[in-house]
Parts: sequence; C-alpha cells; structure tokens
Amino acid sequence: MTEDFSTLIHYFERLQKLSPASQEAIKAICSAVHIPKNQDLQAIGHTCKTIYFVKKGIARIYYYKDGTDITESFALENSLIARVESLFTGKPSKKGIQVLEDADFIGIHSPALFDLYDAFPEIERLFRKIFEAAYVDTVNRIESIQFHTAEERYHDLITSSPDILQRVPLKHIASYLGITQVSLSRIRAKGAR
Amino acid sequence: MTEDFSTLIHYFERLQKLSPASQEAIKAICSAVHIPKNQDLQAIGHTCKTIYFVKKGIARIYYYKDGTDITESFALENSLIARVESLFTGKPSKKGIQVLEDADFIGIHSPALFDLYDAFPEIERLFRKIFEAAYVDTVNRIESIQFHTAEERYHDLITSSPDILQRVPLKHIASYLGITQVSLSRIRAKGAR
DNA sequence: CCTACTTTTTAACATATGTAAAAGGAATCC
DNA sequence: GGATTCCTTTTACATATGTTAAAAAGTAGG
Repeated sequence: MTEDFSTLIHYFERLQKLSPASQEAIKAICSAVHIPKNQDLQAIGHTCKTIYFVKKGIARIYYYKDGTDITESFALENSLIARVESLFTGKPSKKGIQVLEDADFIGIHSPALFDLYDAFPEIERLFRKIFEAAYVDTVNRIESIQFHTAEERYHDLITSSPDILQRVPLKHIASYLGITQVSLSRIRAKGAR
Repeated sequence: MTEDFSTLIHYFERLQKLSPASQEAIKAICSAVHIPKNQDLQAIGHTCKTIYFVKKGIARIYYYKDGTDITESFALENSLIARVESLFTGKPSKKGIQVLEDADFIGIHSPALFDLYDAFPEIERLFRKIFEAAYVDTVNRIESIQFHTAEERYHDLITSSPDILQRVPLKHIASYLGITQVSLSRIRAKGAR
C-alpha cells in the first residue's frame, strides 16, 4: 500500500478530528482509482458500495429518463460523490457515474466503512456530518429548482463554478438545470446580447 | 413528567434498538406541545432548536418567496418535522412551521439531543439513520420535481397521501408542487373530465 | 487534410404554466 | 342569518420552455 490518501484525511479532518487509529482504519479501506475520460466509474444497475473522493477531474451522476440522458449532479475536485439512494438503501441504482475528464479518485468501500462505525464512533460522527451537510445542500437545491427560472439557475451555476462551462458539455449542464439543450442555447444567446 | 412519549420511542425503535438508559435520556429532553389550527409552531427568523414529532394533526414548513407564501413540505401523523437547514447550521431559518389542523407534537430539544450523542452512540446512530433516510427522500424529490410535470406530481401526491386533499387548502398543495393555484385548478379540472 | 461524428445553435411551431382580474363557493364572525 | 373574508375556479392573454428538424460549428480519427 504505497498510495497517498492524505488529501482525503485532510479533507475529513476539517469536519471531524480523527485519532491516528481512525485515520489508519479509514486508509485501510481506501483504494486509488484512475478512470479515463468518458468511461463509467460505476454503471447503471450496480448497487453503490463505494463512496468516491475526487482528487482530480470531473464526474457526473446520470440516468435515463424516457430514453434521454439526465445529469443529476457534478462532482469537481475535492468533493465526494456517491449515489446515496443506493448506498443507504442497498438497492441497485438506476443511476451511473461517468467521468468527464481523466480523473483520479479515492474509493472508500462503504460496507467496510459502516463496519468501522462500531469501533470508531468518531468515524460514524464524521460521516453523519458529511451527509447532514449534503442533506442541507439538497434541501436548498429544491428551493433553487422550484422557485428560480432556468435562466437564474444557469447564472447561479456559472457564478459558483465558473470553470464548469469549459469542462463539461453544455448538454449535461442543460439536463442538470432541468431544461433542454435548446432552451439553454436560447438562454445563453440572450445573455450575450 | 406525566407525559406519554412512548409513541415516539416506539417510532424510534423501528429504526434503531435503544437501551432503557437511552430511552430515558431521550424522554428527559422531550416535551409535549399542543398548537391550535393556523398558528405557528415556529416562527420565521427563529433558529431551529427543536425537532418535532407529529402525534396528531398536520403541519407545514413554509416561507415567503417574493411576497408569496410557499409550502416546502407537509408533515402528517407519525413523522418528524424540522427546518434542517437551520438545525444543522445554527443559522436563523427563513422558514416557519405552521399548524394546519389542531395538533399534538412531541418536541425534542436539539442542543440537548446533540449532547446525548457523546454518552449514547446509539442515539447518534438513530438520528444518523433518520437523516440519511430524509436525505434520500430529498434526493428523490429533486428527481420528481425536475423531471415530472406538475400534473404527474399532483397525481403522485394524492396517490401517496390520499387524505391530504381533504386536510389542507389547495393553495398550499399548489405551492408545494411548485405551481400556482390557477395551474392546479386547471390540472384538477382536466382530471375530472 | 478530409471525412465523419458530436456538440451547439437557430428556426418554427406547440404546449404548459404564469399573471391578472373576476366570479362563484365555503367558512367564519358578529 | 347576513356580511365579511378566504378559498377555488374560470377566463383571457403573455411568456417560457418543449419538440422537431436542420444548419452551423467544433472535434477526432484515418
């Protein structure tokens, strides 16, 4: 095990102080994963048993709705990505994770992680905090989707992630915003006027 | 303390087995609250420090968006309600909780609850599970909002909560669905044809 | 460099939902 | 029980977004 998981431990420690024993326990269930652009990190139909940390690159969670490809979310550097609706229910996910730029991930094996909760309450606490924060983000996103126009959401997105336009195809941004490519094009044309 | 919190303990035990000591610790930070119809259980601007369990009645979380009253969610009997974006951040909430039918709640004081996490890991685990499940629901709700029409969401709602139509004003259902009363009326008229 | 493929834009038309105003119903209060 | 207020529906019109198709622009491979 020569891999360097310190980036991840550092990320975790900003949320929850971890004893050396906890840190080692976490590292022991991590693995490094490199995936080239346009490949799937996790396929549709697969039950999610790994939480990924993005060291480098971009990934997206996507699924098919009536035959069209929908992006549920993006994950950029220094963030976690997982299909929680499968992770927490144990059911196969209707969603996949695709890599949009050659990417380096750290994978955390979730059944092993959940086993650590008994021996290391601070690890359970860490992930409680992580998912509480993700939950709050998701509640706020509902407000954003439901009560802002697609145009407002587009401008919010490029404000919060200015480089995303250069890094992911517009069609994925359109489906992420809940609109068609055509609508997004119109919005962009309008903004350029 | 003559109050009966056994409904709540029973609700919790379906998710996580609790020792008698944990049960007593939880009961010690609970209180019974009765609120009449149309009153606020928690006001807008107040920092959320109580998680409520609905024993009887209906409540909704609401806020104002450009002056119009928006319902974020409903809570019926045998469910928990809290403004998580305030609960987990400690910031004042822009949302309030209003009672739509005379209601009986059990309030759980959240700072006291979070203090229990150190002494009772199984209580921390219980609430981790509760909020993980709520998180999954919220992720699924985004899919529902973004990729189903208002009409589909209306029919989904009355399928999953058939009695809600009789119990809450349509205007709240409309804003919950992300549409105007007028649109909801149109959808209902269409269905009756 | 040329071809093929993918992505993005543009155009024309259809539809769902929003806005505003008015009217009909239902509940509440004195 | 009449008046008032709130809730719901209806109408007419405006607008945003969807759908389909085609053109244009950009990208990748031989």
